[in-house]
Amino acid sequence: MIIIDHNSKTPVYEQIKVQILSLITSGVLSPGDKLPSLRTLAADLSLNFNTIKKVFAQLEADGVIITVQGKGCFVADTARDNRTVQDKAEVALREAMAVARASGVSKEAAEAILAETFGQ
Amino acid sequence: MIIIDHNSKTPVYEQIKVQILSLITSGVLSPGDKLPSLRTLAADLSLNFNTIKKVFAQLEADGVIITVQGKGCFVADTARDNRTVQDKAEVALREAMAVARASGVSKEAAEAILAETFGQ
Amino acid sequence: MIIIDHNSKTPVYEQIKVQILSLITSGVLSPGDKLPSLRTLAADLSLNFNTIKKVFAQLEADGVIITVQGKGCFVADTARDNRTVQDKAEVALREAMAVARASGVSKEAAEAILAETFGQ
Amino acid sequence: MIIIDHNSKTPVYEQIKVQILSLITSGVLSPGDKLPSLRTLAADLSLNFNTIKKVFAQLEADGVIITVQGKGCFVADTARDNRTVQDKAEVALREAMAVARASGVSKEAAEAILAETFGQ
DNA sequence: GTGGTCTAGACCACG
DNA sequence: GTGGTCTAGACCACC
Repeated sequence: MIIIDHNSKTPVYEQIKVQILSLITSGVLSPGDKLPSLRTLAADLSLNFNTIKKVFAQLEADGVIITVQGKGCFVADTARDNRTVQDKAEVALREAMAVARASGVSKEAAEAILAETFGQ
Repeated sequence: MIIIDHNSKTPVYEQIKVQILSLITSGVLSPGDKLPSLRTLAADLSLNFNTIKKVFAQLEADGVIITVQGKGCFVADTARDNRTVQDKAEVALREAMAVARASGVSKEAAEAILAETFGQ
Repeated sequence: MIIIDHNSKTPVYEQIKVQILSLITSGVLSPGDKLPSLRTLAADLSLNFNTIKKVFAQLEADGVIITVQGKGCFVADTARDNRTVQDKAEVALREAMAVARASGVSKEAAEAILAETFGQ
Repeated sequence: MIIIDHNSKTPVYEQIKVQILSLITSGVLSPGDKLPSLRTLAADLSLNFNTIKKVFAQLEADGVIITVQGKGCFVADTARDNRTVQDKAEVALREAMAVARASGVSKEAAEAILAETFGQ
């Protein structure tokens, strides 16, 4: 199940991307599984078709899914540990961390947030 | 010294903001210190006056600097450990951390980035 | 309806800010309501896009509105009785009151102005 | 005694003006009293001569003081209840009050501030 | 000299 | 269509 927060600052397509990735890394979606069709998903989330199309295009560019003409989209075999995606997330994390440090956030506070997010 | 990466996706004014915050938290700039004039800084960084103006306006809104007409901009007494700024940075860090986790970044990798950023 | 006095000494963007705040506290605009688009409002008031942009940026910084890329600006859920905004206004009022007193304005005159503004 | 807050947003010349007016309305300075010379005052407050000159020019324009070439500046006979000055202060107060109301400040809060400033 | 406001117009990102 | 960033340049207010 994907939930969209229309008031969030992060773009809708980003929210969807992260949640699909999350479904994959958490094992809800396995390599080879079929994803819902673009139009179905667009309808379910009450979003524009083009927005969903953009998400899937980016996921395919990242090697997370594979689109087969006339059949649908499937989770790629290599999806679960996809370097491209992880690399991007790491770069973003590194930046956020640097900003936090520059803003005076303590190492302890950062560690607390890490522990919160990843569990003990 | 402030360095601008024109190829970065993060807006120029954000880059400057972070670096000024960094100069303050690291002690290079102390409360009461005068910042370079808007036009001088704009010229030094080859940027437009308005871009720098935006940076300083936001820093003032966050309570990090104080600007006085005809005199200049000064580091606020309460600039170091400013809650407003730290809170924003923590929220951003928390989000980046969640995205990283969803993308399959391991806890160990996140810890490594944290150690890199904040030192051992 | 927003009215601009180009002869006033208070900047145009301030005038708009106050009037939008007024529309919200008076209930004309409710939390969740969509504000007119930046460019539309700019055109309606015969002002530049950047001037309106500044207004909305400050309202967002104060937590009064929420802006979402590609969708528009919306009145924040917490917009009514927003402490940040009220605090600023109270500080300004306190200063104006002190100046009035120093200038020889009587307590009675001040009370009359208060009654005028807030109603009996 | 006049005190300048260099960190204040209100211009230096305004601060001086208000404080001189305050000295007059409170009776410390009486009509006919001689004010300190421009240069003395500038030196005492460590301010630029032109800043002080501007203050006195405005006070004279407002009919609060009278400048006599080669002799100095004196408090005008009509200074204590000078309409021009009071009117300006009242207009400013009226504006601040309107802004406060628009920002959601309650009538009670405004009354409290009035009581604080003018005493019970 | 300092900061502050506003205009005009270009180009990018999101839906 | 929406908002977001940046440039270039004018004019005002304060010290």
